[in-house]
Amino acid sequence: MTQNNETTFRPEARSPRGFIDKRSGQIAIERRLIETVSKVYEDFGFEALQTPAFEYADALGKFLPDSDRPNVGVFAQQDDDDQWMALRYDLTAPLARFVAQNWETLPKPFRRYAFGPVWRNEKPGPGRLREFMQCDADIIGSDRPEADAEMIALAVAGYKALDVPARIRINNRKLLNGLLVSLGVTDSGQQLGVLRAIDKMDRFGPEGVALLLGAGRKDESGDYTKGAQLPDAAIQPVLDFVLAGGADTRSGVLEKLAAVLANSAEGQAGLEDLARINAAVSAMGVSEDEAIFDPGIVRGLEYYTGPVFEAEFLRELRDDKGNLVQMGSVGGGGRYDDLVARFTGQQTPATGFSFGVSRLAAALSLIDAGKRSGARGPIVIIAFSDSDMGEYFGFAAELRAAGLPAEVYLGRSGMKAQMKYADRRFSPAAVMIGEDELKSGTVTIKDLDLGRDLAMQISDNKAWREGRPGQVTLPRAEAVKHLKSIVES
RNA sequence: GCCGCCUUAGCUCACUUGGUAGAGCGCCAGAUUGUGGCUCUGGAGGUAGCCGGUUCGAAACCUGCAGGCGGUACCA
Repeated sequence: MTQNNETTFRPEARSPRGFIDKRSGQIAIERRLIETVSKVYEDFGFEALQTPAFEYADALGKFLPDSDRPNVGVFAQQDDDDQWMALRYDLTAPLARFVAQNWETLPKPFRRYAFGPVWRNEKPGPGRLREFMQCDADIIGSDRPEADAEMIALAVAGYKALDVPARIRINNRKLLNGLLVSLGVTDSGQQLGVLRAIDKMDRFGPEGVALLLGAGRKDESGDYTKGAQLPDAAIQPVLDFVLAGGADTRSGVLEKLAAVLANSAEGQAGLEDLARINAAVSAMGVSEDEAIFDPGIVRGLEYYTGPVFEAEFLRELRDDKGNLVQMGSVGGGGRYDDLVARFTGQQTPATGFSFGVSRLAAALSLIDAGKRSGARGPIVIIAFSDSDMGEYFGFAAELRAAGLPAEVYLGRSGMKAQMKYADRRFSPAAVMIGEDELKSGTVTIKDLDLGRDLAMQISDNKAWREGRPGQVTLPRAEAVKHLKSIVES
């Protein structure tokens, strides 16, 4: 065998970029997020729906099956009948497909929530993966602004239930459209450019955005971004509008914007939506701190048609090196009245909100980085001798029957390594049933948590070992009860 | 996609004009015949990202590729 070393293929053990392994701590956080948010969704009357990971590519939207590069943006492959199918990139497109397919039989308006992984084939970065988790709620078939208001109240309730400090920023596409029309910007390409420029306010500030609205901007890497080519006279009004949010109340912002949009019908309609959203949201008990109007929020271009929402994480985050982490939004949504029409030809009003579960989990684990997460190991039963394995398994079964997670050590190492193993699993206790215990009908139980605490006060190894911190030997009949008290403490 | 920087042990990083590699942490074992922490001792672990070139000789210099990081574009 040693001869073949040169010819034996050894793959490098690595995961594809943008895909990560999650261990118990991370999984526990995500699970808690999903369960909590799902409960809130159900409280608001949303029913659960699961759709498959794959959809036919044409159902997903702009990525057409006959496109030259079917894998741009999505992960696509050809089925054995040559049809292109692709992994879903969000939960909304599959919902639109489902609704179009089952419209006749659905209760309308249709409210559903869904959670699961989605995949995007694009450049990964910090806080930006190619496989991540979303948890969405949507209402299909209601054009009332109150439906949007409910999505906002839902988001607020969700973050509250999670105990995550967050604030929802709300805008309306109609406002921006109205402003642009009143400024004489009617070319759709130019409008798009303006929206993109506005979207970068938090990164580049007013000066950078002004450049992008006008001729263009050159960044530190030397890359040049062409601007929206707005005339100078139009740039300032756009900036003023975008910055009108400020630290005002919701109705205060609306008043401010009313003056600017006085001569735009679409703008007025947008303000009316927001006024009704404000009334409904206030009735549901959403405070001025929890949800604010911010004319600078843009989000998915060519997708949202009315109100849009974005959830910002309100706490400063630092990585393990102490650097400030740019979190981006931890959730968002809005109204998308054109999505179902792609399938049916019928305009179908729709609005929704999506929790960015993976991002939230990442944020929370940064906060909790110092302390150990909740993933405890099982009670570990030390394996002394091959001939007594039956005793160990018998006791493990007893513990499991009492509702205590337990396992028998299955390696072949000695006692010391076994204790180390239990420590590393973050186990609450180790159980010893050796010759002595068997002879006397007892069980020795070591409280590992107590030992962890005591270890800080003991510097002498002899004292540490002989003191046997947290360790007791008691009759077997009392063992389960004692272990239960350790686990529950 | 575009621009820049980077790639040496599991991790974080050294090796001051090219002479074929080290530390800390971690891991394993012993001191401690049945006991996790601390301390001490010992050990394992590297084709220096990959391919090619320059050279008597390359981890170091040069091409290319791949991967990572940062910025930028796109982002349903």
